[in-house]
Amino acid sequence: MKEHILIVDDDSDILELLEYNLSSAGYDVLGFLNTKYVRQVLSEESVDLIIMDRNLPEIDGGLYVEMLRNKNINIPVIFLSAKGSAEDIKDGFLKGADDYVTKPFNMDELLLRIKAVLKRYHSELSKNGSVMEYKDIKIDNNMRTVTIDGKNIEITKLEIAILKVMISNQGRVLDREFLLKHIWKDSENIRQKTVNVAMKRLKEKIDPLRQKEYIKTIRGVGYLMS
Amino acid sequence: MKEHILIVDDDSDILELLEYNLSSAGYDVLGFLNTKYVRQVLSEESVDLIIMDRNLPEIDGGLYVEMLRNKNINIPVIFLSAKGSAEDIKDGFLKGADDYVTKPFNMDELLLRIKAVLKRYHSELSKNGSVMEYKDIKIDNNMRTVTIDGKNIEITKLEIAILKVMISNQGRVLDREFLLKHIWKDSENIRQKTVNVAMKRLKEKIDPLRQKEYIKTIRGVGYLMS
DNA sequence: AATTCTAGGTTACATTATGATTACATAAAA
DNA sequence: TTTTATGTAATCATAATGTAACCTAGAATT
Repeated sequence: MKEHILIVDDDSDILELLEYNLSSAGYDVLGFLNTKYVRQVLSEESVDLIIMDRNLPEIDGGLYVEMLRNKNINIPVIFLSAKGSAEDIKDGFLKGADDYVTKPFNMDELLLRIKAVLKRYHSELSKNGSVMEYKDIKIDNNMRTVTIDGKNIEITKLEIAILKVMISNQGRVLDREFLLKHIWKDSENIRQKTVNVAMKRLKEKIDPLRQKEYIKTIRGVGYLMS
Repeated sequence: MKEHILIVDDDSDILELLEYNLSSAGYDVLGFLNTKYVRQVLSEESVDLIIMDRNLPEIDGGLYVEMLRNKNINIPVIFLSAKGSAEDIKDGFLKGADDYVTKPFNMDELLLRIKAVLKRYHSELSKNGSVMEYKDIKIDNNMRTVTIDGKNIEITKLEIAILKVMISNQGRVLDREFLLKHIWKDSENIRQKTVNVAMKRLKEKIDPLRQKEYIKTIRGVGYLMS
């Protein structure tokens, strides 16, 4: 799974350069020219690393990160700054940086530092990151939560597994044999009827009022998320 | 408590410079011109950080560190090198470096990087001076005390460790494998059931009346502090 | 349209898996 | 040593899941 890097830099040239290079290096990049939507994005996406310019017009990048740390957001941060004085670097580390790179920087070195920071901090958490969505259903694999229209719902392991398979095969009708094979691994010892019951239970949870019809039954074949 | 830094550099001028500056900065410095006695010192002294020149006459510093890592010596290492090519830096990180500084270096910056690496290394133990909070739970990392709603509670080392990990990962379900890896370091030799018992004991302490539900059990997955 | 047939829904119950609890053993600290 | 903390195993409690019996709706046949 791709790791997500959020970048904030008010210089659009540098931002583009970073976006291009980090994307090429296989990261999922979210670039911003200011901090306006950062909090929101952090709460919605599972971000693995933040690269932040320290000299932003509205707010000092260092202060912003300090604020994030106070809110118990401990995603690793690499500061990017034209200022290279010892005092600045020191301040950066104190504010919670994990590394500090001065402009102009060498892209290869930055990539290596990114790799090192990610390895150090995030190897376990980010292995299955990402958010899956279908209409107003959202599955956060990192937090292992499912929300529908923003509201959190209680859901079991099996139900999440079904939901994931349905979403990642949306548009295809999945027959019971397929579902047993992919969700219940030991399809041998389990009756096909079991799928019906499991589906009913899942439908009940994600759409108790029977209004959305997320999952449609295709008589004689199987189930479809269109 | 002074932290111990071991330095290996065959250039005696640089070695002296480092010894002088790091000592002034309050570290206990052990300088060597070659790797001859390093193994022995490591086994006798509690070294917190190694600063190693990559271009040593007898052996490549990178290879030496690789060897240490293979022997399960995981003391953080900062490489010092005249070589600054991307390829070299990459190789350094691959061999197990925690940071990489190219010569000629700025002493102030080096000091900051040392501080950062040490802080990372000791991060779990002492989040210097900081106070962690979650709802009405407050952990004072200096005093090693926990108060709930202002009232001091008796709590053990392990329980604090769990609480810290739960708080710094709030909003995310932590499975037993993760908890074992991060709290009990030698996850190999410990049963997953142990986590259940530890959690029960922690819950008992922080919420004896079962009213707050600070920590929620996610059946089939792990534990969540939301 | 009425009848039959069948797939799937629904419900109730059985089984299984997982976590909580307890008691005790062992390790660490005082 | 004594005391305290922590790990482990046995047992208990319950939520999650599987199964079977029955019900219903829609397609096929008449």
